[in-house]
Amino acid sequence: MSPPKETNNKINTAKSSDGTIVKAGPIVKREKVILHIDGDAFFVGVEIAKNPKLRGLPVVTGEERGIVSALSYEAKALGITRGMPIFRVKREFPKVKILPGDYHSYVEYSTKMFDIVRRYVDDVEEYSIDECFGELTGLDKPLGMSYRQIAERIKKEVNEELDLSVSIGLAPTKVLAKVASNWVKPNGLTVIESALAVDFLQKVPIKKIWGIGPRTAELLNRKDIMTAKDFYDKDIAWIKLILSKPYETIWQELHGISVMEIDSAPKTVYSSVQKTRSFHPSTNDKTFLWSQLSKHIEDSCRKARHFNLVPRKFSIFLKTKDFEFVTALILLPSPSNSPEILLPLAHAHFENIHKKGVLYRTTGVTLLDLMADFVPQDDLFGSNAQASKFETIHKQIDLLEEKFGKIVIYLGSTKNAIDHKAQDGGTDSEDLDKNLLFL
DNA sequence: TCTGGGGTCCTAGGACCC
DNA sequence: TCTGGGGTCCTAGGACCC
Repeated sequence: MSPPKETNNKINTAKSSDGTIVKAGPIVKREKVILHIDGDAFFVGVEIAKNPKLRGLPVVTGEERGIVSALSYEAKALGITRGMPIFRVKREFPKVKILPGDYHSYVEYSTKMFDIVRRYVDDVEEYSIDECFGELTGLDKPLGMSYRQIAERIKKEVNEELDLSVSIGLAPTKVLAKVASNWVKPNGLTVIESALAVDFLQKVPIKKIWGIGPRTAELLNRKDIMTAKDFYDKDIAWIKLILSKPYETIWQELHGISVMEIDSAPKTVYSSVQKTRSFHPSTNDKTFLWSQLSKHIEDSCRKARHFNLVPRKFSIFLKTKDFEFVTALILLPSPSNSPEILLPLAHAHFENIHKKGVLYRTTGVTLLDLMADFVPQDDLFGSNAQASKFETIHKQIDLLEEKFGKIVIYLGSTKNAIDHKAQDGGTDSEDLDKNLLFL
């Protein structure tokens, strides 16, 4: 192994591709180089790539959910924000183009974007649909490019091949790389050296740092910590005293000490799986609420089966009109991802938590303590025999559904929820009637 | 009778992310 | 901005044990 390379301390400036001047000092050899790439208004970006006529217009997505999920920069300029109700957009901004989300396309573009990054980088962590981290450390030599050049190439290829705009950050840690990719947006490329990190952090409000949410920001503000630099300037002992472990990690990362690993393993292990649905107006209709829960149980079990996971327990919850949670935790006698096993257990608890006269706005189911599926003991006389019969049936149905590319069979208790969906302009419920399985 | 110190496991709930 | 649908991790505190 060669010793760490001496670095000269000359600092030069360079122009990023969008013309912004960014300080680019020497990158110290022993430090990591982490890339963070972030799609600019990603969902809307994909819509524009699909239909270039939309370029330059105020566009939002989220029509089917009733709130804005993504918005173009033109829409933002009008004063529209994420989460704004669609009816308000229609009323106050009649010229804005409102689109339903097209999740399949988003996944497709997301995959293509990550594949471009992987042309250059082996260790890529797909952090969310529109963001990933890449470990560039040491790739400059074999690729024959500077780190900045690698980032520029990736950006150019995403721009040209996918017609998508992205912002990129390069820094010695993940947290700093997030600061960097956010620094110039859209279409930015920013490098943060640890020696220069303070210059950036001075201009970043503490609440903008990844991992510091509104609660903690407020607490810190009360202690006169307003910017990321204020936080940086505290000593670690103080952080430990006031806050919990994740914040020590953030402090170290801001100081250029990389403690968060890049996790490039594809996501196949979940510790929980959740399905929820809100509706308006809020309702007390028991049949309706139960059918919603029934559907959530079916859908969450389907997802668990897809990843070969079984829960040891699960919870059902109702959220009231006033955003109060009522939940019931249910332990399974033996782990199972067959809805027929969960449903009767859930029903008893549902009867308990559902109160007369209370209006509910959301239903939800979470499968918890997921573990890798195992073949149940061959106990022919006990409940396991029945459970494994259900598992066999579901495996067949899952295969069928994969073949048809859609959900074809539902349990009878879910019927009401399906009908309701059909009314919203979804699938034809008469088609589904044939496929209901009654127990 | 009165009482210590330490460990593990579990749960609820808070806080955060996109 | 009266608020969608997924997730993760951490901590405090109780139960139980020696």
